[in-house]
Amino acid sequence: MHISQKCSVALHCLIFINEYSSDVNVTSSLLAKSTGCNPVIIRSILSGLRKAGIISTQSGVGNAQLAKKPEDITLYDIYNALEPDGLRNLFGIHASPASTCPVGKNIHTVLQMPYDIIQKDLMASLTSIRLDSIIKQFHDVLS
Amino acid sequence: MHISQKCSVALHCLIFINEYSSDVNVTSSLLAKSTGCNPVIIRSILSGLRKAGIISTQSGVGNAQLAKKPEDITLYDIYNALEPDGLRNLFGIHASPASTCPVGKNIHTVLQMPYDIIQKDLMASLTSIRLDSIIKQFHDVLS
DNA sequence: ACCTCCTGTAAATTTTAATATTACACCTAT
DNA sequence: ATAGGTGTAATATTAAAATTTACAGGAGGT
Repeated sequence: MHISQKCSVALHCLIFINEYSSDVNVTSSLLAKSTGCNPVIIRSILSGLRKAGIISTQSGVGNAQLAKKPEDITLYDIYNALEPDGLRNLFGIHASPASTCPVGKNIHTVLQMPYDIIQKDLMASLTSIRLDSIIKQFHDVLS
Repeated sequence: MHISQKCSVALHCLIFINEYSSDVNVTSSLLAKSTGCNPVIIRSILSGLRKAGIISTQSGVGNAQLAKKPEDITLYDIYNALEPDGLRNLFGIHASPASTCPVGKNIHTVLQMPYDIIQKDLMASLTSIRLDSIIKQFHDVLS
């Protein structure tokens, strides 16, 4: 099990943008170098963040900027921008249980209750973390 | 992102065992039919559950039984039996950020704080759900 | 003692999802 | 016009999950 690394790369990009976008033109190839990922991956991540209103970019120019204050950006916002309804499919479920068995017939319905709870809790947990605290952590580590 | 379907299959098996093990000899091929999975998958799941002390099985016979009361089995116990330190690697992290960049150099350390929090919260959430409530849910759906 | 059905694993294969690459039309500043 | 960038689709590569095949051994019936 794993959550794709998009989220980590996005946080990397957001920290980078927050730190340096006032000094240099932040482009996807610059972020690609810093993260070690492919520029196309970066562009698709930036595209998701842009559509979610988290950053702004200038077509043909680059110049990525935060579109919100770091304290108004939650980890959930970021995660959701990259994997819409990723939480809905948190747990894999076996697709073809026997419909002739009482358990098999109802397992999907039964699992919904516990999985909904987990999903809701995880969403709250992700929402509780904001970009500003991660940026603060970055400054702490630097010094 | 996804958590492998092992967890769902395990819950299916545990409900099945709880309901029917007093009446029939629950074997891996019976569970394979009910879940729609391969018997080998079932055996590897049962093997994990057995090592975690959640069920007992008889080599060469089958006869899977719950080894604990359903109220003493949490979803975390089950998850952990199947994917030891799955939570530790919840989030994928890009492997080769540029060490020449202040962000790239420290990103792993910085991400540890938020990811630890999420992991801890998720663990608590998984622990809060016990097998008895899922079995109750099954009975509710049946009637 | 032997046969049958089962377990428990290992190893190889298939399938599926994630990541990377290639390609290209279009934007913008110089 | 051109150089360097974006945005996105399509394809390939890689890595992980799930299945299948294979086989040595346990337990119980006859």
